[in-house]
Amino acid sequence: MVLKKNRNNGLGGFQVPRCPRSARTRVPFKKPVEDDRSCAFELLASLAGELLKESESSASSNASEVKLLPEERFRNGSCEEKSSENEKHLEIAEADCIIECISANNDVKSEIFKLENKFGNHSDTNRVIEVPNDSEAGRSGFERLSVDDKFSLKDPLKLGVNSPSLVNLNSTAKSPFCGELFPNASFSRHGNDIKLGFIDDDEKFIRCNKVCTKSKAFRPSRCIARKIIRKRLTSKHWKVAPKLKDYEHSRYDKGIKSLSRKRKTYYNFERSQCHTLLKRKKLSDKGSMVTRGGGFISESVSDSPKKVIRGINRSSSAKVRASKDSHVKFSIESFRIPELYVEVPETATVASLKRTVMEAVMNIIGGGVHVGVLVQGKKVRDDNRTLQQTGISCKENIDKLGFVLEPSSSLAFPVVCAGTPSIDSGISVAKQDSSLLTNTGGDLVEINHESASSLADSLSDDKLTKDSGALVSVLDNSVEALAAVPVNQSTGHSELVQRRARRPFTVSEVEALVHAVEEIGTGRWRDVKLRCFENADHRTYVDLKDKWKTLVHTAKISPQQRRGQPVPQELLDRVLAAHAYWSIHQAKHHVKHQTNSVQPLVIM
DNA sequence: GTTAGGG
DNA sequence: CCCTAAC
Repeated sequence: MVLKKNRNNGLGGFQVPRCPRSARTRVPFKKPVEDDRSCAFELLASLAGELLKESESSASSNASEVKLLPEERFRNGSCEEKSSENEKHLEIAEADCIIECISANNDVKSEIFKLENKFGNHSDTNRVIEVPNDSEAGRSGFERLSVDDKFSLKDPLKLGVNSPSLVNLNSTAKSPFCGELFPNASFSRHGNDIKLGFIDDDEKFIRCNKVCTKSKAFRPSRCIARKIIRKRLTSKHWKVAPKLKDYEHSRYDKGIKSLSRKRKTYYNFERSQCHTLLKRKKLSDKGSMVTRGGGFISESVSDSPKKVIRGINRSSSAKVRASKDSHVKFSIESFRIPELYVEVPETATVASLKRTVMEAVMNIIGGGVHVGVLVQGKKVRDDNRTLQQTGISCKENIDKLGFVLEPSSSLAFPVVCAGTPSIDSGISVAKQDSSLLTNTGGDLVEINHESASSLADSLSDDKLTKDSGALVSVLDNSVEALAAVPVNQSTGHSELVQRRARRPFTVSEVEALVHAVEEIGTGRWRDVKLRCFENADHRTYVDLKDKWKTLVHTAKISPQQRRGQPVPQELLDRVLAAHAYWSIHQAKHHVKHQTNSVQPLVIM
C-alpha cells in the first residue's frame, strides 16, 4: 500500500527528518501541530482503520494477516493511497528537501555524512551543510551563481508538485546543468563552498551549527542521537554555525570509521537479521496483522494543498543527472524506511493502533537513522569509495540510485508497546531490520539468508530459552511481555525528544536480569547487558543497573507499597539474595567465584 | 567507555 | 530514565 502524502502533512506530523521550516522554536517531536500535520496522523488512522476493517472482515478465516489488494484505495482529505504490486509503502510525504551537489570525487561516506547530518538533526530547522569546495567546483555551473542565488529546479508538470517557495529562478531555462531537470534541487554558492541545504520559509540559508564536533556524535546510537538533539535544544546558539574546517571533516571521517567498526563487533549483524526473521515468523504464526511499510520520506516545501501523485512503482528513490562538470546532481525524492511489523489484538482500539504505528515510525525516524546508499539495487558497503568508483557519476547512467533510512542500531528491535486502557490489549510494533528493506520495484531486496532458517526454526517455539535474551521474551506474545504502556498522546512526542519512552521491565526481563546478576554480579553491568540483553538494544547497561537498583528497593519494601507490574516474590527473594551475596563478594575483582568458599548464587 | 549514585 | 562525576 502506498500512501501518498503530500506537503507538510506526512513528515511534519511524524517529525521525520524534513525540510526545516521557519517555525524555528518548534521542538521536533513536540506535540504535532494541529494543522495539516495532523493529516499524517489521520493518514495512519485511516490506514489503521482499513487494516482493522480488513482484519475483521477476514475474521471468518483463520488467517488474519491483512493483505491489501492492489486495487485498494482510500482517501482521507488530500491524502491518497495507492498500491503497488510488490510492496505496500507508506509514502509519508513529498520530497522537496534533498538537494545535493557533490563532486564525484567525494567519498560516499562523506555524502552519507551530509545526509545523516541533515536527517539526524531534527532540531536544526535551517541548515546548510557545507562541503569543502574542490577544484572541480570552480568549473561547475555554480560559479555563475551569486552568493544569494539559489537554484530550485522543479518540474511541476512532471511531478505535479507546485513548490513556489522553492522556485527562485526559472529552473528550466537557467539550469546550469544539462540533461533533464533536477526536481527539487536547490543550490547556492558561498565563497568557496557549495552549500547544500534546506531552504526555510524565508528563503534563506541558515548555516547549521554544532555539526557534531565529536566523533562520538556519529555513534549510531539512538541514545547519542537523543543527546545531540537534546543538547541542541538546550543550546541557544546552535544556529550560529562555525564554519567547518578541513581538519574537522577528517575528524568526522575518522569517527565514522572507528565507530562503525566498533558497531560491527558490538552489534552482531547476522544475529539481528535472524531475530528479524524470527519476528517475522512469529508474528506470522500468530496470525498477526502485518503491515509492510516502505516509505517515501520527504517533504514538500510547497504550500500548495494539491499534489499530484507520483508514480507508485518508482523503483528508484533518487534521480541522478549528469552535468558537464564532474558533479553528480541528484535529488532524493523519497526514502524507504524499514518495514514495520504491527501486531495488534483484535480488541485493540484504532487509537491505540495509531499510537503504535506512530511510535514505530518515530522510533525509526526519530530515534536516529543512518543512510544507506543503493546503487543498481546493491548496497554500497564501502564508504571509502568515491562516487565515481561506486558508479555514482555523471558519466554513468544511474537509474537506480537509492537511499534507505536504516535503524541506527542494526540489532535494535525496539518494541513499542502501546495499549488500550484495558491491560490485555497490548500492541507491539517492531522495527524491521533494514537489511530486509525492499524497494518499490522489488528489486532492491537484501536479505541475509545466512543461518536464518536455522535460527528462525530454533526460535520458533513459543517458549524461548533464557539465553535468547530478554529481548526475545519481549517478542513473546504473552501478556506480560506485551505489558501495556500507555502512550500519552498529548505529550508523547515531546517526551520522545526529551527522554526515552518508559518501558517497564517485563517479568521475563526481570527474570533474565536477576539470573544474570546472580552469575555475574552487580559491578559489571556491561557484562550483564551483554549476557542477557545484548539484543535488547533499548536496555542499556545503565538501564539494567537502574532496574536492579529499583528491584532491590522493591524487594525491601512491603508488597503493599509496591507499584507497577508485580514482580513475583520468588524473583524478589532472589534479588535480595543476590544483592546480599554480591555486597559481600565484590564483583569487581571477582574471577574465582567458583571457589568453594562460598557457593555463588548461581541457579540453573 | 563503564560504573556508581543522586536526581 | 536522566545526568554526571569518577575512573
